[in-house]
Amino acid sequence: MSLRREIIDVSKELLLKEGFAKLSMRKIANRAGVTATSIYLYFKNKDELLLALVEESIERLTSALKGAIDPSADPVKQLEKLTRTYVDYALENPQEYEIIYMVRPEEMPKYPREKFQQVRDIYEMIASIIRSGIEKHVLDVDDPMISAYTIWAQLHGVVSVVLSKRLDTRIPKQPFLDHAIDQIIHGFIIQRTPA
Amino acid sequence: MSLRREIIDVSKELLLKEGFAKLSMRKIANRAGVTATSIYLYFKNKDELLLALVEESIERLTSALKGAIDPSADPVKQLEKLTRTYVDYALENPQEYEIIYMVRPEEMPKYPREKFQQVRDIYEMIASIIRSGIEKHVLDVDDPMISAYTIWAQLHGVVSVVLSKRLDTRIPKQPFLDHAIDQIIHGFIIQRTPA
Amino acid sequence: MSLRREIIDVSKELLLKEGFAKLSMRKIANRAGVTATSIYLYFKNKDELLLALVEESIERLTSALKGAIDPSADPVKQLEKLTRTYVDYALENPQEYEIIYMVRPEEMPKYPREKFQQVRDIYEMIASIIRSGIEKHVLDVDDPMISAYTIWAQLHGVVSVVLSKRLDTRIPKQPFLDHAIDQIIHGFIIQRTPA
Amino acid sequence: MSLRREIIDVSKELLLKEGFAKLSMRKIANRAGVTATSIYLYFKNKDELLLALVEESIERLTSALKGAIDPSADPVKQLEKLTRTYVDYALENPQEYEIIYMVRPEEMPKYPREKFQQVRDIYEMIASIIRSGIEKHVLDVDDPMISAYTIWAQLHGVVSVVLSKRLDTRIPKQPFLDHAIDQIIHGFIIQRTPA
DNA sequence: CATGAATGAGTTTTCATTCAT
DNA sequence: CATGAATGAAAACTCATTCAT
Repeated sequence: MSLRREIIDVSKELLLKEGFAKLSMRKIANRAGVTATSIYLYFKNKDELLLALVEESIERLTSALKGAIDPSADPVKQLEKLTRTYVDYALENPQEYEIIYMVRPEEMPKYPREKFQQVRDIYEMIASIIRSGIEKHVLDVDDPMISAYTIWAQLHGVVSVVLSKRLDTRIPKQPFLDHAIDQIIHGFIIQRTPA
Repeated sequence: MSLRREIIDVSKELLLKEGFAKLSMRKIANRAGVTATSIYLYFKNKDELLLALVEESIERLTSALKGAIDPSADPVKQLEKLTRTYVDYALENPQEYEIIYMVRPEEMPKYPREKFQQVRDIYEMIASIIRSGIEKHVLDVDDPMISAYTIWAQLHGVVSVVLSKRLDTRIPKQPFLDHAIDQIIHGFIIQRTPA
Repeated sequence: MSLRREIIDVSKELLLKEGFAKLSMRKIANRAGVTATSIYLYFKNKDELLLALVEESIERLTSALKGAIDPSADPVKQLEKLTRTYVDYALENPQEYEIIYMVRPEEMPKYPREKFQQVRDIYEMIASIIRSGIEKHVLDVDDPMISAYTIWAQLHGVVSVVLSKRLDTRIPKQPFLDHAIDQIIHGFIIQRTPA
Repeated sequence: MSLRREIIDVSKELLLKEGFAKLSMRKIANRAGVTATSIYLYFKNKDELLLALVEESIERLTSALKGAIDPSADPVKQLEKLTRTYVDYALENPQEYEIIYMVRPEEMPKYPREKFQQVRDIYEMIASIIRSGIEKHVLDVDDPMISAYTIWAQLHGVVSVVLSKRLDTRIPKQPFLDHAIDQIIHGFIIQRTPA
């Protein structure tokens, strides 16, 4: 495996395990079995490395979602599938998912704003499914973009509550997730389905 | 104003503006017009200061919510009111709200676990409204706790997407919020209202 | 008890338990139940406090020794008694004894050199016993001062090895002490006794 | 010279001159002409540096002593030689000698206990000479270990009194040393020589 | 007699980064 | 492609001390 890959993987691992504050170039280097200096052969500086992490994580999430869509299927089924995939991917790849939101724009003022908005692809996918549902008259929505954004925001809320380990211990994870997804997606569909 | 207050306020301000990683005792002290040493007269160490911030922020959010509840009102109205208050408070006091979730348990292993779970009060409030709705036969829900938790998670998702400045610039904030709240609360109510 | 007394006692205790490096005004104050500021009402600064500790400790050791001497007794018996008392006192009051040697002149350049030489009293006592032994023709010594100094140095070596906890665990303390004292004092007497 | 060497040497120098309490990483670095950070390239932290100092000092003393022993020689002569060497080495290398005893176990709780007991080698050497004297019937001793330990403790007393600059100015150093060594070693030998 | 509030200088340590090789 | 040596800046924290009360 290339050293660049190794550095990225190790960084993600450390970022998730010890948090943003404790992620240091030296620790990454140690874990990767190289000198800290070597990181600079592949990344201009720490910010660029972080940017690469975020970019890759967003990219992986979106491609996981893209792979889950079958454009020929029923839009409602597509939405269900996409939602499930979103939650499953996030919970199966917590390091990838958390990294996307861990690095806040405020802390990285040098970052090109657009990089942070690659997330757009995600709700664009939701939006286009909704639009195709409208076309096929199985959905009735005023503003597909706002609806898509809403669904995404709700999904993010549910997922992040679980990942942040703030899930109340008295509440069983799986039933909560099932219930929440049902609430989000069917709540949306039922309401928006033409009578 | 007492120096203790000043330190807390300045810290919240800096925490929101520059993020967790760049919050340093010296910067806080400078901004408060005192020596870094003086902070230690009021807080044992940085962790205790951060803990104080989180505690106060949680406390303020919950008391804002408590103040918004009228137990004699219709449970459905209560839910609507609480939801609105939640979102309004979060958007009007972004520093208070973000601080609650900014400090991750992983990064603060010394924090008493319970402190992080004071957030429970929030969805306990939602749950008890739901329970009273069940008693009054205006709501029909299997598990009030899971339902409350779901509503809270969705609210958090919506709010945090706005606050994290990841809101797509093409999407107007207020309509999005209206739509999202409507989706969350009415989606829940309609579905759960006895026929 | 006066606060001055309390401060001195607490300081000695801390000095022995945690060592010179960790002795701080605040810790002393805490342990004494007062503010650090209060110490300055009784001692000009930390150096003066340390000086007071050393002075008092030397004073107590010398007066313990003085109390053990019976000038009318046989000089040899006096030497035996004095030696025993020295070792016993040091082992029974380790904090007092160690403090005398813990504060090195190099670390306290401001100290009046003479303060450190109050220890002289100790071997002056030994010397005068030796001198009376010479007068009474029970001892035969070239230079009573050098002999006294030698005895004192040897005693200090034995005592400090025990107190510094560097005594080999395989060696039983009491037999070692008995043997050492015997070696020092009888070795001296036998050799120096006129034939 | 390597920087590691330089750091150790400078540290010993400063430790002896200003004492344990005033030894700081920055001062060491300044004196060595580097940044404080550089010290951490060679020593994990301050404790490890101090440990290295103690270790090296013990090692040098013991090897000086080992070099002075001629196993084929008469045990009594060996003892005389060893004693002389001990005192000479200590007085010629005061920084090396003092460092061995300057760091108290209490102040360095993290130190491996064994490190402090490398000093054992010293009196083991004395003990084995005594044992060979017993075998050759030129010495008669109950417990060679206790005897060795006693001799060592006395030597340490004499040396440390001189090095601590508490030697009375009225007492000439060399005569005192000669007298003390004579007292220690011949006092022992005469008493313990079979009739 | 004692304190509470504050400070300035200092401590050890960690970090991102550079540069010559 | 990779390193070893080094640095300057900054971090959290501690300390002795002062001063007004």
